[in-house]
Amino acid sequence: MQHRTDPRLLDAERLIGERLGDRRLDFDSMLAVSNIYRAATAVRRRAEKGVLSEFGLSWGGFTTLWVLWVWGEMQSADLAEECDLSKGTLTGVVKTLEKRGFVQRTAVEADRRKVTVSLTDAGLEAIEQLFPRFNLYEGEMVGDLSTSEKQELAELLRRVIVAAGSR
Amino acid sequence: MQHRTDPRLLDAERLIGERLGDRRLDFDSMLAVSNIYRAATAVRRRAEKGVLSEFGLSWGGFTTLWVLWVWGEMQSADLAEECDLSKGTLTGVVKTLEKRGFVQRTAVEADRRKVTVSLTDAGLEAIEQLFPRFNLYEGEMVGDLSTSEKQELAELLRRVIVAAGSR
DNA sequence: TCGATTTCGTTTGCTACCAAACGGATATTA
DNA sequence: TAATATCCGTTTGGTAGCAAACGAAATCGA
Repeated sequence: MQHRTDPRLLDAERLIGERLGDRRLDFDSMLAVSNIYRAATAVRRRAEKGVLSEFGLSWGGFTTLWVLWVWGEMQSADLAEECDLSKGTLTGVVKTLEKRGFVQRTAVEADRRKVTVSLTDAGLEAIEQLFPRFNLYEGEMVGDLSTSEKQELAELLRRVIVAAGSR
Repeated sequence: MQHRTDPRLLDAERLIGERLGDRRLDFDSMLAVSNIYRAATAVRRRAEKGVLSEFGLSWGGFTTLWVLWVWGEMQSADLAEECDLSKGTLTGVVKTLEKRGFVQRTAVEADRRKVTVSLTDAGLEAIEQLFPRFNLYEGEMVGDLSTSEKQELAELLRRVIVAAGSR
């Protein structure tokens, strides 16, 4: 192992092996999956306590703003899909973002069941200020990895996403 | 790229690059971090809809049961730490597990502020039935990866966890 | 054209999650 | 030993998240 790591993590892993003894167990898969989850939690918490808290945004709120910035005004269902949220959850997130004045809803005349969501001026300003700082945080979170390791990590995860099936 | 992946994922990534144009942007870090989050979400959802739903357990509930199984009876604060949950959240999770009859609380005589949590017989039976099936699911979720790739993934994530700081 | 079906976003009811406030119990210190 | 501080788990108030039920609107069939 050519890089320093927190030795406590490996200790815990070894201990688990001892406790489970001779049970048949796919240890490699277990560690890969549980580390995905722990890493995601750590990364989300750090982002929410750091950059995002200054704008009163949750991870989901930031994602929504980001998607609207990149893709522009979107219909509600597409936005939920792109943010990887259920439509019910998106209603709540958009409601919160509306309260903060970052997004607005617009009824669609052609089909009055539909609603589009778009950034307000304040929302545009927020995401333009926020994104560079968020991207710096992202860099810190994977700062211990080389460029090729980051790419390798992203690629391995891409395959997990496909295997798990995002829906 | 020697493995098949969902081409839609890479398309979306390419699109983002186009939309952001010439903004300075750490693309590799962004993809690594966002894929960590998406993979965790996908993996959690699939587990909760599959194995865990049969026992009426959330991811957090399963984790708690698992930790109690491996470590045995624990004091509430240590359990929260080990499950990577705030103590307030743990109170709620344990409450739910109590309702299901899987765990029990015990007051500590020596220090009456403290409470220990342990598996009931039903809880022991549940986790012993559940774990092998959960482990199979874990295997499926990373089934597209070779053993050394799983280990590589776990190791890269371990370094992210340390860099992000789990608290 | 009008009843049935489908398709929207929202609402509802639930669990999960956090930070911060709380209140009881233990430690500390004057 | 009495006042103070600290340490526990719980509660509170908020957002987030899902599935399923819902109501309004559009579409389809006959």
